[in-house]
Amino acid sequence: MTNTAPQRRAHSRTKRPPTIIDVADHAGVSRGTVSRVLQGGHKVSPASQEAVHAAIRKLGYVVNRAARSLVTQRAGSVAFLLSEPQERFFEDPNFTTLLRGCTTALGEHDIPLVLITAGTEAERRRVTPFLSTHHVDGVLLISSHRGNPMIDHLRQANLPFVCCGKPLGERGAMSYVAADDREGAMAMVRCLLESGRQRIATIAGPQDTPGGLERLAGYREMLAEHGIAYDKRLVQIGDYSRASGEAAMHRLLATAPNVDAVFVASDLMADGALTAIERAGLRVPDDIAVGGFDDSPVATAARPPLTTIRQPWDRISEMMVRQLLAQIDGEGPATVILPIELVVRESA
Amino acid sequence: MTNTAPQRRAHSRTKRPPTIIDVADHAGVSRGTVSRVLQGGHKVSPASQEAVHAAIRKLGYVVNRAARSLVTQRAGSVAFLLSEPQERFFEDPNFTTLLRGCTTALGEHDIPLVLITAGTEAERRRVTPFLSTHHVDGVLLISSHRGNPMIDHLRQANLPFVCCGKPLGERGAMSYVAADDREGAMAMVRCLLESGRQRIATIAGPQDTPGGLERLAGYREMLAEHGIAYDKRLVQIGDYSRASGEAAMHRLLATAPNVDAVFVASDLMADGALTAIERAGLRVPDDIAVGGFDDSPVATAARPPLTTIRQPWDRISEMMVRQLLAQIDGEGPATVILPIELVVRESA
DNA sequence: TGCAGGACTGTGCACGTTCACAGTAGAGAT
DNA sequence: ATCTCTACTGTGAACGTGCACAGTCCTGCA
Repeated sequence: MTNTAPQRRAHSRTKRPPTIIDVADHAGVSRGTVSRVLQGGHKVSPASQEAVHAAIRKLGYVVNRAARSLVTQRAGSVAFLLSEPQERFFEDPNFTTLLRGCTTALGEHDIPLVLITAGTEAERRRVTPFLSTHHVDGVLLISSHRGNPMIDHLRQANLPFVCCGKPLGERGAMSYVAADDREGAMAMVRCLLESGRQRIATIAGPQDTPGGLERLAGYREMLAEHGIAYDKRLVQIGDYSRASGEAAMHRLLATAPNVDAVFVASDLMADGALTAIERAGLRVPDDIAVGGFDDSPVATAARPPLTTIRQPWDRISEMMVRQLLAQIDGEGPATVILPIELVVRESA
Repeated sequence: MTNTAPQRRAHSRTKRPPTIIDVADHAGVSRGTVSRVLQGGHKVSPASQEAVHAAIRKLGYVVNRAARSLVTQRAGSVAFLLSEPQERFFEDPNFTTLLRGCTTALGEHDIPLVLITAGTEAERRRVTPFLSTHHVDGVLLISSHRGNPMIDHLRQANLPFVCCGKPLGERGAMSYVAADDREGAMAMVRCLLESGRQRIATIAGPQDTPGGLERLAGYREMLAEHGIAYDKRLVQIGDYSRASGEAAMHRLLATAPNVDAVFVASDLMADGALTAIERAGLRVPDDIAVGGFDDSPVATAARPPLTTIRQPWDRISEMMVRQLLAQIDGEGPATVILPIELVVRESA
């Protein structure tokens, strides 16, 4: 060792947390060595590593992220960005599952999750500069509607991002993670067919969302597979809300009699449909079988409990985080489609 | 002006965002002046202010938070800390409302919200150093159980924090914001009494949570006000889950006949109670009136829809943020109790 | 004309890291 | 004994900002 003189500045500091210099002094090494240990300990002798670790423990040293960010030009955090009106998400149990999963997955990498809402135009104006100046290293983008203005911003800012669900109307390579909506719809309709139902209607989701489109497509595909002609009177569109489900079911009962099953693109709408069916004096599943989608809490709360499709939200969040971190590390974008699961309860 | 020579360093930078120096050069002023404009523009001539603002707009300058943090010793962000098993919260619609409200309220101050979970011991170990080294300026603490280990950490780290709901078993000054649980319970029981009910039971929440305690206390107080003796056979304890509500109602029906109303400390438990009542062949509200608490989505989904107590979650989050920012600015802790609202539906 | 004082402005330093570079010691080969 | 190579270590310079201090200019008063 050539230099063992204290590198600490002279004036006494009042009560600041220990810095890398304190650790270096304590361990009898230089800042550089401590820094290298912090980065993983390559090119550092075992003795030095041990000394540094001991000093870190003793002093309770924790790296100062601001200082690190300043030099590395990395934020060390990731944004969870809601780019649509918030109600849409915060009322959705899937959303909270997703948020929880992402927080946990990021936490394992010691990366803080920054929650950002950009539902309104005003919020978007406030958020854009924050994102485009690399205050986060990447974005988990939660949005389903066509024409998301945030995607352009993110691309322009050259900020890695991963979408939850397939973004509609976008072209160019883009990372996203999604459940297999089409296969989910097909599984449900198959289930209804196999239980002997003849006239299967559907209440689809908004046709500017991937879920809305894919689930309707799956419905059509499975009917076609069974040689059943597509009857557009059996198709109603809702907006995923309970009220819209009730209204849609009401319309179905009025305009398309003899319906003996309905595949509904969300549990919430399915619950609304149950109400409409009950009001019409019909019974579920005796008169009409009802299939939902999401396996949200309302599925078990509903009377009767809903047969539904479970999406692997825990795996979705895990894969989103994995993809994002890979992109931050320089990898190219990728698409991940995850399998779904049919959950049979009493409604079908 | 004494010095108009460019302060920009000589070597060309590849593609970094503009710095305060770029703005200064562009506006023909010094770093100090730009900094002062950024802080609010005191002691800066109108002409300079205008020039700086123009330069900021033209260059698309955004302050580098890492650099600012480094010198101010402030993070510029706030943590939303879940200090209990996550399921508890993520399944709770109130929680998401709270999270949304806090995000919005903080966003108005341009402060990012960092979501942190510390439900398990392992997570807590990972999170503690992060918190105690001022990587956030304050904490919105979400927890209800007695003996929260995080509170000690936060106090020791001298980090401002505001609790959601009254922390139990803690002493010393502490900020918290809560709804008036006791008054809520009293309002509900008053409502039941006024509709002519005679034997009013209750399914209370866990007695190590403030909601559990206060709502039971309100129940007792209102009965006492009406000269009704407290009958402990009419009291069952649940854990806020649907299943526990169903079980508790089951016990009530078995051991305390003639019950004609029940005040349940959460909507979820109330929904479970509805199931138990239905199974017993009784009708709501004809045979037994049911009052819930929370006005969560299940309240409207339940059959019949629940009469319940709405907590002002939007105001709670708003006040939590306000209190926290005040504390960060040096003010002392404070307690805020907000009024509740009775929502009458069909179950009572 | 001189001077005090207010209004505004510029400059040096510190904040705590990381990184590139320049060492240094020791082992082994010649 | 000298040289080369490996393995490790120390050092200076940046990163972009805020703050304290030291100006400078200008107005108004004696």
